[in-house]
Amino acid sequence: MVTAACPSPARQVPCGKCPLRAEPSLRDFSQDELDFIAGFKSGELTAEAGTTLLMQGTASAHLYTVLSGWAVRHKTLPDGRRQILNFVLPADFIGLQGTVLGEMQHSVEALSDMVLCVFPRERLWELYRGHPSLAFDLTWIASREEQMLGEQLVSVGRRNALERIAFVLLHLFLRAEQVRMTSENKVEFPFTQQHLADALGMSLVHTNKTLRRLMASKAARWKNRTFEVLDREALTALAGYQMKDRQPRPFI
Amino acid sequence: MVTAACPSPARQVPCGKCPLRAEPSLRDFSQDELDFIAGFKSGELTAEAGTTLLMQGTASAHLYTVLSGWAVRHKTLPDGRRQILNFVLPADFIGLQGTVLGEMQHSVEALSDMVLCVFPRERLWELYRGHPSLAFDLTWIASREEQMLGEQLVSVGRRNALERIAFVLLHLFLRAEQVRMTSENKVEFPFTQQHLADALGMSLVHTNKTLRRLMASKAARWKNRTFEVLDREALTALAGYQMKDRQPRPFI
DNA sequence: CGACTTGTTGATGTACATCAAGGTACGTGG
DNA sequence: CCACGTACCTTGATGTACATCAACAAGTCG
Repeated sequence: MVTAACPSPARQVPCGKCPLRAEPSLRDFSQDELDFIAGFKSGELTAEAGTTLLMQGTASAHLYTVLSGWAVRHKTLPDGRRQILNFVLPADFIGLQGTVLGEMQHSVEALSDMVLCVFPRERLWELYRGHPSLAFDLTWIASREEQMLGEQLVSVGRRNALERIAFVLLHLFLRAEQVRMTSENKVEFPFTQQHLADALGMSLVHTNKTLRRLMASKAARWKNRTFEVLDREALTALAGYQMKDRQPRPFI
Repeated sequence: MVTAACPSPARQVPCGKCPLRAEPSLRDFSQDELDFIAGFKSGELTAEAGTTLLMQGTASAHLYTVLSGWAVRHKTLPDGRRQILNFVLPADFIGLQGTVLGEMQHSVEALSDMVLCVFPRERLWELYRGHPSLAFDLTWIASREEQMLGEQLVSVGRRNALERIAFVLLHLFLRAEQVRMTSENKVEFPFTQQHLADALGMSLVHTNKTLRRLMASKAARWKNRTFEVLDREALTALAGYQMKDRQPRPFI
């Protein structure tokens, strides 16, 4: 399932040429920061769709930055009920939450094949000690994650089914757009209606019916894994509004 | 509503004698950290119940640590629907989220009279540059906040009304216990059923009915603002389980 | 060998009956 | 007056059941 990438440096992307660096939505690093990150990085990880990268209740020795692919962060109750907290896209950082209790309170599962950048958690301290700007970025990242959860909590707590669906779909589309995974207002979503249902706190059946209602509005289309925004204003209106994300944002 | 405390140092608690320092659930500071914090602190703020300390959509020049009193962090939709994200207790840090977009994405409102420690946001950078241990604490705090939101999201998304109510009430009780606001398994909650409803994503009427069912189970009692845990195991069982919090935890 | 059936599986679509939660209304009590 | 309590009816969401559809593997036949 999980395969460590070929250790030969030739196969690994050097941080200086990291594809994410080209993203205009992500902040630039100084040479000094870049040198540190290059030394901090311990390798790359290739994971197949379906792999559990981090498991609720366990400690992980690693932190990851997503280079490519999609994942979900989710929590499972003892009786099996499941809630997706958020989706994970390229440039997102995962594993930080394990710092709080020493173990993860949620799982992270790959939705598609992924490539991740691996950092050893035990050297996190060096980052804080030597690179306050990166330390600040980590706080920023944790805080952004909190904001997304807050927005999701409002959805699940106070919005009806149609608003919720419109909101997440638009939200995911905009996030994908930021890392240039869209073209012609289309993205390929590697997840199913069941995932959407688990993210929205709804049943599969009701998700399907509501999705059908959304399609009927002609604001968007979702067929064969491809999501297309047909009328961005209409979709934003159905969603109520939409979060903005500051650009450029840090990513480590 | 908001009154800056008397600027005379005699009226302000010196950080070395901060009442929170005595809490065994909070981590100890080194003398060096303490000196920095004492210099970082710009004053104290006394706020009456009902005061809006931070307002969704605005930037705040200050960060706060709660010395005493209760507050809520909440978001309001354009049409007035409201969702409480979390409750704020002594030793909690607020305002950090404003870093992400430059402005707060939620409001913070005092539920009781409060005393807060004030820090100037513009000097936050000095903390990161000179005190990595405190920088780490801030990331930790942001991450803990995220965890609490995640837990709440599971509640609202996947638990039924009775479980939700049992979960928050027990959760708040345990948090209060950690900062010694309880005695004989009782706490004084300064909020109403409407607050609970807004936190749980439920209507007031349904909250009331469910609360009544919870009381009927004899696991807990809530009358005249006083909440009492009668059977902790039973309450934990109704809640499904309960989050743990690492002790000692940082607080700044 | 290739083309065609068949069976399987996972995702999606739809029709009920049922139920948990919402909304309105109108009590009480401090 | 505001918080709480409760009755009544309505509705949005659930659960079960079953149909459809595409992808895929195995086997069959020309």
